[in-house]
Amino acid sequence: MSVRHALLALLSEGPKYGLQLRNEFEAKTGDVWPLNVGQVYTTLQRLERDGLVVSDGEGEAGPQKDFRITELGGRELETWLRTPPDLSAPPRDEVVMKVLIATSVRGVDIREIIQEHRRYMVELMQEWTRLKSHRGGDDLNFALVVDAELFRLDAVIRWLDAADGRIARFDPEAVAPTSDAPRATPYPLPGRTAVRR
Amino acid sequence: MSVRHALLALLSEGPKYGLQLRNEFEAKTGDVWPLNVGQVYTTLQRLERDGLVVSDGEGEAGPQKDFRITELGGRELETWLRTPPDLSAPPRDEVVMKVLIATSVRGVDIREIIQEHRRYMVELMQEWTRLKSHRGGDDLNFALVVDAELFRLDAVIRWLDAADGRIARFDPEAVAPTSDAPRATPYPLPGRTAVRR
DNA sequence: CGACACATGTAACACGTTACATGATTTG
DNA sequence: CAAATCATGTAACGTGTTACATGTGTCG
Repeated sequence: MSVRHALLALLSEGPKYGLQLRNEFEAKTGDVWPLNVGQVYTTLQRLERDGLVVSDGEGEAGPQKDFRITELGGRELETWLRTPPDLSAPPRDEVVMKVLIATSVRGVDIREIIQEHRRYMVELMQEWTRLKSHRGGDDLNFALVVDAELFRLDAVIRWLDAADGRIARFDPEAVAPTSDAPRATPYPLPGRTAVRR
Repeated sequence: MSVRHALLALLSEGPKYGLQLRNEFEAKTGDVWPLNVGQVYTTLQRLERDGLVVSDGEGEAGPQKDFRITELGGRELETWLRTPPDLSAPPRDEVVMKVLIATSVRGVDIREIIQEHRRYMVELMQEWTRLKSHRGGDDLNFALVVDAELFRLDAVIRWLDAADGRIARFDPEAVAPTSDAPRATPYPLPGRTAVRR
């Protein structure tokens, strides 16, 4: 339900056509979240069917087919922006799933799986951090998206550490006698900005 | 691609049937991640089609239709467990999307949206924390899933704060003259476990 | 028997992805 | 003109959701 409303938001600035929406979406997400065009068209069809959007007669002005947001669409957008994501069932995160599930697979050392994933997450954080320093902080949207990814990865790493600890405490026999990875994590985080108003 | 492999993992313990898989899945995720049965059956069909799983002749032992994991399935499972999630394009988080997108919707105060979502995330953390203290820490899987959710929510809150800061710095005019929410966050976190091996 | 649970399935839909087909417009 | 780019669309598939249909077995 995310792309749908993103398109509505873009259309709230004025009439636009399919490809334009794709391009502006990617621009607005710092070219970090790609969006395939096909989905734009099918989503626009559904939006039109639901009355949140209308298109010009298409026979009109040239090859491009402009869409306008309707009043209903505007209300829908407002509501969506203010509505927090659904709480009831938390998302099934893939890494979490792997750790939970790996505990019941014989022949697999969970702690090892955890450490492998941890290493990978640290690598990812480093890549994103590098990317961020390349493109300066002048691009607000890019910085925001990258920050989001960094915070997310940091949370995964912290969880992996906590999980490793819990599992060790729960089943002390399973403590792997190898390696001695330090838990103090040596990667840069998006500095906690002191905010004051 | 998560449920598919979770079922494989459960089947790696021995032959099981549809409903049983649903129940064991939910048990293994602390009854926090519900799984609808329909999906189990369709997923099993696809697994069988792909040769990762085989079913008994179905005419056999009573109403239940058992599935066994194949050798191919076993290899697939091993691979999946060790493969970190795809990096290329980070997931489109709904909250992040809302903040990015809200900046271009006239008549909407982004900072306000941010604060509303922040309040909600804090509430959610409190609810999960409460839940966690109800059911003791004796249930490992439950604790792990709840921890994951807590770390995730914490990351979202930190990002919202960072985003608020960035936006304020980027467009100082937009600083809302209202409220004075303290940034020091008064919610409990799953204690950072000292791990030593 | 009749109600309830267990158990298996199917249908319809939303959303997302990849890939392909088809025109129109621009430009070398 | 020919090739590249712009622009719109469709098809097929995977995954997930909700809802419904259909049996079978158990138990009051």
